[in-house]
Amino acid sequence: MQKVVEHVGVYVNPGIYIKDPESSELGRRIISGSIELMEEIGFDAFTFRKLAASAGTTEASVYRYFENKHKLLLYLVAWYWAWLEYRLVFVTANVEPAKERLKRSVELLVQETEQDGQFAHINEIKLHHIVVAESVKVYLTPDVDHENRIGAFQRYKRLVERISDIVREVNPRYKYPHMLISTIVEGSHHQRFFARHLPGLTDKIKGEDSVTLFSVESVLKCVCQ
Amino acid sequence: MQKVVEHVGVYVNPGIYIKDPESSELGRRIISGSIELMEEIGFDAFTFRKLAASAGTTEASVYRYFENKHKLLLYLVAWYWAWLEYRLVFVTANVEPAKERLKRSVELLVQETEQDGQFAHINEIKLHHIVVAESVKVYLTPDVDHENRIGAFQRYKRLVERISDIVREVNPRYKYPHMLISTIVEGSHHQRFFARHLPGLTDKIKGEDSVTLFSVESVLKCVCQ
Amino acid sequence: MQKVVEHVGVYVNPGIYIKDPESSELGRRIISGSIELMEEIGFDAFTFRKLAASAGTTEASVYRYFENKHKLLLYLVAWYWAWLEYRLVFVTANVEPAKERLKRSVELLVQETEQDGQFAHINEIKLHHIVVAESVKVYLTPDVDHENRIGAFQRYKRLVERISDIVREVNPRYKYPHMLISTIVEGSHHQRFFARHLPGLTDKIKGEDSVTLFSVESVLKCVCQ
Amino acid sequence: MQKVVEHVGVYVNPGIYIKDPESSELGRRIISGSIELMEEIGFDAFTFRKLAASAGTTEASVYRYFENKHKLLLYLVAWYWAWLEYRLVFVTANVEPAKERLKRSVELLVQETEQDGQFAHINEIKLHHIVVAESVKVYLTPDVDHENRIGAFQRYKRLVERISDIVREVNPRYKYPHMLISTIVEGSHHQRFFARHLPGLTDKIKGEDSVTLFSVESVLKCVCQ
DNA sequence: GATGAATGAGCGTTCATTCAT
DNA sequence: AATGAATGAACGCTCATTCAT
Repeated sequence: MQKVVEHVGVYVNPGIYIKDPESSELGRRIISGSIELMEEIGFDAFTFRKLAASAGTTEASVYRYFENKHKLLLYLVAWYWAWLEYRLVFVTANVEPAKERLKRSVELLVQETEQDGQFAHINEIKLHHIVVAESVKVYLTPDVDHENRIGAFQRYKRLVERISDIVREVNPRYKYPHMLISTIVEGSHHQRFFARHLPGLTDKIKGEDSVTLFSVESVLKCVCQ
Repeated sequence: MQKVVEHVGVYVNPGIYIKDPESSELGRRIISGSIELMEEIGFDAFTFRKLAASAGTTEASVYRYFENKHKLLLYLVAWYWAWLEYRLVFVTANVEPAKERLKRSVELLVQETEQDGQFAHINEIKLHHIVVAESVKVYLTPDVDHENRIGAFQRYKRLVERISDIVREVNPRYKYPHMLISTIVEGSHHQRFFARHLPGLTDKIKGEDSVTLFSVESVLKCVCQ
Repeated sequence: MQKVVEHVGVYVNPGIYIKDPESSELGRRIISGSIELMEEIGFDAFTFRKLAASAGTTEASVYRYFENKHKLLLYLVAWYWAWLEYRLVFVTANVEPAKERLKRSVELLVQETEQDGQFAHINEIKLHHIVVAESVKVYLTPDVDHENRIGAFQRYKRLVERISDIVREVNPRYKYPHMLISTIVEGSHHQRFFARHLPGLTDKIKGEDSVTLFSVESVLKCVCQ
Repeated sequence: MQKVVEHVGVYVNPGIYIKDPESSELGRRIISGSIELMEEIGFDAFTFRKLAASAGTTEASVYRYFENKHKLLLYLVAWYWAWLEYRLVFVTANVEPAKERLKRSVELLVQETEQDGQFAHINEIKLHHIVVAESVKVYLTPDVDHENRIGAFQRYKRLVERISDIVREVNPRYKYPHMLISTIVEGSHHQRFFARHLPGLTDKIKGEDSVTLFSVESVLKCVCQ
């Protein structure tokens, strides 16, 4: 059992970074500084110069850890997927039937993020904001194909795969499990963003969370015909 | 009848540009040049300097039309929504019942784009690629709220509103029409992109288009319970 | 008598402008707009683009009147000297003895400026601010010598000359009349500026104006030994 | 005694620069290059690009030392005041009576500048030309008040203060010591400039220096009634 | 004579990155 | 391993100016 958990431990593909930021005090400061700063000013205005200033280090030192700011975003997002998968494994462990596991998985994807005390240098709530607002920029790039080849999106794909497996267990004849799950993920990001900034593109219902289209019932309806 | 069509003519909110690019030969060259260049190198690498070179003009002249490259992307995307709405009106005019109108609307949102001979300086296929790959960058910005206030997303919101009206006609009790339509729009972009670059996040079925999750039948199933 | 007055009429050397701004409604609007704008943002930030916008015309039209913004400043300052000389002639006409004429002259140079109703398109108070803050920029230039040759500083030099004549009448043996008068002029500008912005460089005495060093008595003391 | 000298060492307020140009070889090259170039082409035509070229470095490197060209001029002028004060302290040390100290101070303010071998990277003669022709631009700016607050004119004010103290020692009842000294300073600049470029505004007497109005005798006459 | 459109040139700034310590 | 200093390259933008109408 422990092995499985370890297997999904919250770590990211080594190809993304030059030196593992978890391996040093400075590295962790770079990560927590990045989350603070990027959440505040957005990815486009974010630069290594500003990061260095806010993390109390130098540009040159940041370059020891990440090749460029894109790779750093890649890292943050990958960490987020790894963390989600990690929680997914716990939340679905030993749960039967598959329908219940699917229910819990979808809830996890769609729910508001809460602070997780385990990772002192990471503010998960701000990280979630970054994921909502910036994660698409991670693949909407001329270099997607290359970055895909070096495993940059592995954690995202594995998470989708894992839940797709549950979908197929619930209904082996359902034809679009990956499409469904990735749509839930991306869709819930968009709808959260719309609810906050472009309410005309969503439906805000008093007392309901902003991503109800992707509620468990709706999803089960899709999967089970 | 003519009036309605005029009302949805393919024009964009004047707040987006400084000088209407449709109003001059150079303006149209800037637009067609932008589409060519941005499709090729992506929005992030796109600069006014490169645009000027490729459109055979100068940066200063481009600045007569658009304040910055973000506003120019805003224009392209708004033009696309205006064009979609324009076609929507034609395709649904005089069609009954509402279910059939909804069917045609969803098909329009989801289908592959074809060249439209009416607008000589616009390559709609390349423009669609830009919309798929870059349109989210138009609102995933620290300035969304401000740009929303100046009407930058008006055309998108109006298109969603128009189809939501049809949804409500089909089923007045359906609670999430806007969310459904904006999810179809954004989701079909993502799935198209995934199909091309990250197939692990979608389900490619031989002979089917890549956005079948949003097929007419699925959508009708959602709307009609 | 009338002739003398005409001779010192408030006009500036034609070499400074391309087309006389007094000769047209637009020309006068350019002048009054310049005074407003330059007083507000300062000469360095002042551009023909901003002037055109604020005067409701175009850059190209401004170029019909002035070669560049430096020539325009030259014009404003020359107009100011012409206006001062004009008033000097009136204030000293038929006054005896020379000592009294000198007294009145110095008072004119040093006193606070008041609005003069005669020139509708010119706000003399704001123009005086411009002269205080910007007039030295008119000659502290690599092109002084050239501009001097085309008569750009004629009005200033003539004013100084005219008062120097009075000084020499008072005391024919006084060796530095021009130096004295130009020092009074420039010095009163500086002291006015210091009183407002750098009080540590001047002596602000309650109830006295800020340029008392150049008071009539001090000056007479200099001239009469 | 040594302490006093140290106290007036030739250094400028750190708020003016980003990195102290005296602290590196490149910094000193930037200063000497600035003096050469600015003396030649004037402050207005002076740009960081041209400076970088002439100093054999890059614009980016210059920006490590100074925020902009205005701050660089501020530095040069402040350095000049610091240097003057430094020499003033030497020239007046242990001199009695106060009248003699005032005499020597005024001579220092007014005399032609000579090369000082102590500061290898600074050509004091050219720097003096810059001070004569450009120093007023340092405060004739919309930002005077702000720059005054950050201490940009501290060195100038302190020099004036120091000599004003001597004036008051000579005659405690004299009311305008600061005004007198700042007028001598600015006036001698102007008269030097006029003598070279606008002789009609000064009095050039064979064998006399161009700033005789501010000669020791004249000044003493002012101070001692 | 006045205006609208277009342009050539260059400035100020910042970024990403490298080198030496 | 981390840092400080320096740099090459480019971007965004504006200015002064000209041309055609």
